[in-house]
Amino acid sequence: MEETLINELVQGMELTMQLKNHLDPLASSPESCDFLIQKILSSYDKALSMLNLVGELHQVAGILGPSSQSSPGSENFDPDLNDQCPRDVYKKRKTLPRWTEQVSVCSETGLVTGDDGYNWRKYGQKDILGANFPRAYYRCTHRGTQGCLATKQVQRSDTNPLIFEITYRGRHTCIQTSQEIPAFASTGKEIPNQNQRNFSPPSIWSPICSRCSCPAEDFGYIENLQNSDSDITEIASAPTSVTNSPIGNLDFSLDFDPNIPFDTSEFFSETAERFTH
DNA sequence: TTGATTTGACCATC
DNA sequence: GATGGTCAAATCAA
Repeated sequence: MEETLINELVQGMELTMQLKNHLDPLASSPESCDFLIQKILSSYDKALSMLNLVGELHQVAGILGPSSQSSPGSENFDPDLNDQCPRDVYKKRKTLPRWTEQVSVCSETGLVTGDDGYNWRKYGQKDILGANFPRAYYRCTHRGTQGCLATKQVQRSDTNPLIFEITYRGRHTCIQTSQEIPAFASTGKEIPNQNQRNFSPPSIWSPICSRCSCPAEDFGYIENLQNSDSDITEIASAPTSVTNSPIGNLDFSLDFDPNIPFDTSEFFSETAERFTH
């Protein structure tokens, strides 16, 4: 089992290296890149399945983009979605992958340290039984135009008001444009290939707060801790991306230098090392 | 005017 | 029946 797992990860690395060579537009076609991407994702899906972590790892899948075909949670755009009755939506949504991550707030600046690079639209808020703070509901902005079913719930932690628990449901099937990922644009630095289908920014960079060393500053985004309602609204629509992704015993927090193009093989390599330790 | 948010009501699930 | 999740009309903001 372990050997097979390592083989899958090693294969993923090799395929990534091939993909890296194919990224030269003069040397390869988009079709061959897509093919390699699918093979890479398939390889990692198999590996993750072996670890029974797939459901919890979709935040990592978010880094890779939601285009995996073999992932148990992958949903392709359904052209009939807009015609289906609400009851069908409920049934379908029940099967969507679901995972939770926690986002902290800088205690000194009130800056938010996390977002996923996607655009969300709030569609509801409810008081939850036994919870001190209301839960806000968001769906992908592109639900209407691209049929993206991704949703998320944001709720301030009862035990630690500086922590927000964000529960994601479904993976993005939409294509986010560069204008909707201001994290990259605001840096004025190199932007990863946005022509890539379902591109999402790597949630692994860490601008550091100069006041308390939390990875919050440089976000241009302030939340008001005195108003729990607006907290939830703003934290979910914060335009930049810093995410530590604790997955079981694995922590996928990596440093990202925006001056250097995102190196997927390096990321996979480190991932493989963590699995084999 | 247009897009986003709020909020009460409705529906599905347990 | 209670609760959570979603809808959609009303409202707000740019």
